[in-house]
Amino acid sequence: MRKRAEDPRKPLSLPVIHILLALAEGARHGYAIKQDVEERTGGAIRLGPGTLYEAIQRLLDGGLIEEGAADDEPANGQVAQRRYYALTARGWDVLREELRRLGAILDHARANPRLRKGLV
Amino acid sequence: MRKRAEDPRKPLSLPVIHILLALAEGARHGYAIKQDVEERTGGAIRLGPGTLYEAIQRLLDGGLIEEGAADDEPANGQVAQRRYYALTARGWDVLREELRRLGAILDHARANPRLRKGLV
DNA sequence: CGTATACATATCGTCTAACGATACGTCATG
DNA sequence: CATGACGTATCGTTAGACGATATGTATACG
Repeated sequence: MRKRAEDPRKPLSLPVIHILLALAEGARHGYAIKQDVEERTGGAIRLGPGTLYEAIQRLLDGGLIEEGAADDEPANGQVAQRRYYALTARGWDVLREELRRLGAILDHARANPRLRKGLV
Repeated sequence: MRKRAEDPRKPLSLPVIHILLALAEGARHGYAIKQDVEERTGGAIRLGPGTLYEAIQRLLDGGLIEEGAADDEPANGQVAQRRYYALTARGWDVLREELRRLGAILDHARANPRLRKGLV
């Protein structure tokens, strides 16, 4: 009993959350995820190829995402050897669960006067 | 130029955020932080001694926390060999910055109808 | 009194994942 | 035809998470 495909209870890492969040907007290929995340975070999160594709592989193994067709499939024959990914039902669930966790952190932080000052 | 004490731009890990969050409520010693985090997260985040004390050491090195006296110093002579920690000014800033980042993630997620459903 | 248990800190070894470098390939531009 | 953006993949290094283990103190219990 060495391999445990995925323990749903274990919180996701920040890079993974961002990848999932990008895919929550629609099916995307790796490079598009990278651009999406960098743009959205204003460059704060910068996904290198290692982080990106290794994370994608792990997410595939864990059944949180799956390879498939693009949402906005261009009539283009073959632009390049792109691989499109989309969230699975499980992926949606896990992402929502993770966001709920982050929400709880923020709620807790906002209950602290010393922290609220800087937090809208 | 190998050692960079701390790059303020680099996002913190979840365990570290939780530790900082516990200290945002007042000075605490390691074991109290552990209990605090476990209780607050309903057991979802469980800090083992390795994670905990190694993170504390890194935070000390980075100047985000400092060793000091307890808030609620008991009149007790010496309960045990406890080490109390508190956030530094820099620690408060970094934590607020980090929470702002998490807030941005949540705002973005809430803009997605498919994600809003599960997120209050 | 002795021992079990909760409290408290510290270190070590292992393993996962982040990260940057590198590589390979396609496509458009000049 | 070379340069650079696009796109995927793998490798080596390193940081950090994690559990096991060690050590010690205070306290409850029989």
